[in-house]
Amino acid sequence: MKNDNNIGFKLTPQRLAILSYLDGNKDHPSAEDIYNVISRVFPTMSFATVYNTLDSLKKRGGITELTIDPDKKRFDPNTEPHHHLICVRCRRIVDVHIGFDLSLPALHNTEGFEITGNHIEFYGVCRECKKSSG
Amino acid sequence: MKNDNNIGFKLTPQRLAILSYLDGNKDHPSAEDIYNVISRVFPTMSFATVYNTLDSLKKRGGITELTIDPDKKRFDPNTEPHHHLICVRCRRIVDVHIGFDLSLPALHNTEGFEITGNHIEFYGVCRECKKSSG
DNA sequence: TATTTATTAATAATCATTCTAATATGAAAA
DNA sequence: TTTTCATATTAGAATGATTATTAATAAATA
Repeated sequence: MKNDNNIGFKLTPQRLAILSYLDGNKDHPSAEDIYNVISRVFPTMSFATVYNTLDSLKKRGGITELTIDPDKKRFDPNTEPHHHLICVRCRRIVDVHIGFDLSLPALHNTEGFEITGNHIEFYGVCRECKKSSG
Repeated sequence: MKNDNNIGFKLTPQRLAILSYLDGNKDHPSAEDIYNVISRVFPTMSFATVYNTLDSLKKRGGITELTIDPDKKRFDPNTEPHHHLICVRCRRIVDVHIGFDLSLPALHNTEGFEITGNHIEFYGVCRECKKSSG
């Protein structure tokens, strides 16, 4: 019997560590965040492994890549459709679990696009950043 | 009399070229797109000038920086609030000029964030990409 | 004109991400 | 058990976008 539960994804120790770090994580970590944490446990862990694993997970639908942070890609293990709120100062991201009606009027011109999904970015200032600047 | 109409922004030939390229542009160009076009007219134009000008315009509220493209920043000279639709294959971006009610229920937990704005990203496949892949 | 200020250009530096090549691992086959 | 084979990992180089630095230039002001 294979060690990947026949899902075409080998559960190596490094991957298990990344998966366990991501599981239930609500911080929307970057590749660097993940590397920093996991490399404490696996000091020889390489950045490439983090990116490779994230890429595999993304292709398998296990995580979502967020483009909301202008500086770097952020990853969300929660693949339920939901939206996000980002602090424009410190880049903290929190979930917004509210459904909105984002259907486009049938006659609206989308220039031939076939729409497959959507995502709302809310911008704001978080509690901590509000405190530290009046 | 200054040549910047007293707005603290010198209208140099390079800047005028960038401004005129951006004016009414609906392609949501990247810095590279802009550089490629303007440097034909100003062969000595540097990338730094493009970035500096975009940065000044952004700070002055003349353009909006979009984070919707995972690969690079895109710029939109239309600063009226609106949303966007991106082709997940070729990264073409088109405007969505529809207003949506994105108000959050008063009692919704935003973890102390003060919300200042929002933006909807619609994902899809454009006409050309649909054609070239069935 | 002299001085200051801002802008540009060239280039170096940085940072996130991707690629490459060599090695290692582990499951299946012999 | 050994071999095979596909896949994963590593280290480091390469890439690409962006930012920073600096010197030269041009414009504005005194």
